[in-house]
Amino acid sequence: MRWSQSFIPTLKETPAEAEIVSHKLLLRAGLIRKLAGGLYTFLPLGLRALRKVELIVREEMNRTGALEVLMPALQPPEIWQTSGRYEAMRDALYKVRDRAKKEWVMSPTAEEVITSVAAAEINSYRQMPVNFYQVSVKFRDEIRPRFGLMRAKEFIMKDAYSFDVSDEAAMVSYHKMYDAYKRIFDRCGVQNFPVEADTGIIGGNYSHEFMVPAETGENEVVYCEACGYAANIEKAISGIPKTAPREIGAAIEKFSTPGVVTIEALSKAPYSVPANRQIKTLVFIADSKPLLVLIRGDDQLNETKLMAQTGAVQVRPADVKNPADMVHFTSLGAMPGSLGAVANVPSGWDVLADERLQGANDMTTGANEDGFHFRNVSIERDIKVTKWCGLRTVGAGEPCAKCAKALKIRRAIEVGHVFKLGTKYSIPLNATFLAEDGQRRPAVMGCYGIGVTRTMQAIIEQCNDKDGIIWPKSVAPYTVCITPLAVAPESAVMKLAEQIYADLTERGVDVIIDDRDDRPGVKFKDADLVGFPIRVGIGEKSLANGEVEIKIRGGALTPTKSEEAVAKVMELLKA
RNA sequence: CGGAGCGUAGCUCAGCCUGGCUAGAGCGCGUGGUUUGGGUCCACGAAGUCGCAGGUUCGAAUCCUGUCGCUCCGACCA
Repeated sequence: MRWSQSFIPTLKETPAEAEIVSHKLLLRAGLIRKLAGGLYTFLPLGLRALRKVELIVREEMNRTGALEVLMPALQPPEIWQTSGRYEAMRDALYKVRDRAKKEWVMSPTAEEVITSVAAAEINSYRQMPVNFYQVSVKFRDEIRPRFGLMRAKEFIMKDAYSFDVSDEAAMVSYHKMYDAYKRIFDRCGVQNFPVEADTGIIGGNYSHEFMVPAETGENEVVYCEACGYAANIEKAISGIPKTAPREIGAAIEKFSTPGVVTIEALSKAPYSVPANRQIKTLVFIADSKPLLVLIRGDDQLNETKLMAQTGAVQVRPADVKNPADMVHFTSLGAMPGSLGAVANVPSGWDVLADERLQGANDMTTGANEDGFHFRNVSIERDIKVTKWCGLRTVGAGEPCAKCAKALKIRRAIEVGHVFKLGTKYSIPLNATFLAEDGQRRPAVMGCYGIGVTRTMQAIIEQCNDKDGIIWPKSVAPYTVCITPLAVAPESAVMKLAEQIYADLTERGVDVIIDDRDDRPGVKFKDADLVGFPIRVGIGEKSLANGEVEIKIRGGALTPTKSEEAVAKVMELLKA
């Protein structure tokens, strides 16, 4: 490609809309342009990089034996109702109506569609295992699109769906995908690592996310350098000890705490109850049903864990500003700050308590009477706990549950997610098959997503310096940029540049020649900004010595004999 | 949806508080010249319904109301 024939609108200044470095560089390097919030046009260079990522994804998916298909982006809402996700996805689903006023759903993912295909077409165990995948535009009605391609209303995703005859077979399919994902992200040239993950509304019981470490990532990952344990903070556990029991026996006692409505206030004189001897009591609404959540005073609730435990489609904290929620506080008898689960818990309310409180006594908690607390509370004796579960958020420095070394926390970008689904979709959508033993069974499914556009941005987020992008060779829009500093067709510099351009092109290299009649500084800056992995600089000065300059982006500049230039470039590309 | 901020030339922004003459700068763009190894320099030039609608006023980019869009924080979230 000739630079002058392409369309590469680089920007000197950063558009005000961009916040994070990858978003800035996507715009500045002329890769994308915004149409509206969360909607972007891929310009030629951006599209080339995107296609490179897609190519890697396709190659690795095909290598596992997965079969590429293409499913409709417009889907009937009925199948979403059948799976139960029409409600679960709620407002995240884009819905449109046709002229007959019939509603359609714009696909954010395709479990329902592929399961419908399987229901119709997979009848025998002989047809499995099978894994279908597609690379397509997905739609999600994001409340707040942000960070460019990172969280958009419309994005490109690779989604794959495996069908197996049994749980064990499904695990084999799962691990095939897990391994393929590792290869895909490695080939993309980014640091990445899998973590244990919550399954969210996709469902299933076993899941990993593939993370690219980045300070600007929207996920927090808990990990152990000693044993390799890693999990999303929404799922992570630690080996932190349970609350130490003290001498038993002291009778529960109500005491007056006028105006004290925070853990903090109760921990100070004259009460001086340390936060770790307090029980925090929270009211949540799970699918319109109120429940109490108990967490130790110095711990933080993780709402994703709570959601997973309740199995509800929607879980939210009760809000004193919401009149509909006030009835719940009224029935408890107190407002937040004086709540507890010892007395006056309405019948029918579930009480979910964090495991760290198990066995705790000598605790203090609200009395469900404004201005009063109970002390000497023994959880097992004084509170009727419906369910003990892990609800607290793990903190940095806590001991690893597996090896007891200190856990660390870092931020990361989720680029891939693999799920073992089980029969969550195959049962309602009736994807059953006749097994070898003559029994009809539901197929056991898995699903596997890669955010392709997000991966592209994650690569930029990780691979850049003050001058611009530093593309890994595997995904660069062009791997080599030839920069002649004189462009008159008859000049020795341009003739050599054209020769090298032709030679590299012939060898199948993605090469761009900067044939613009611009000053050297402009060309160098642009080449650095766009981030081509290898730049071949050809100017009169070096050519006087019979040399060209080969520069690795972000690395050293190597003078090279002009006749060896092509061979040297080929060698660097292989490295 | 709650909180905050911003919409003035393709981009980055000034002007607005305290209304007033022809609405400005830098970058970019066009023409000519100059320069030629890290975003040359000079001259000339094109380019703006001041987001939109309504109101106040003799007069609105500026004040008021509404509305739309964008950004950030929160909630939300394969």
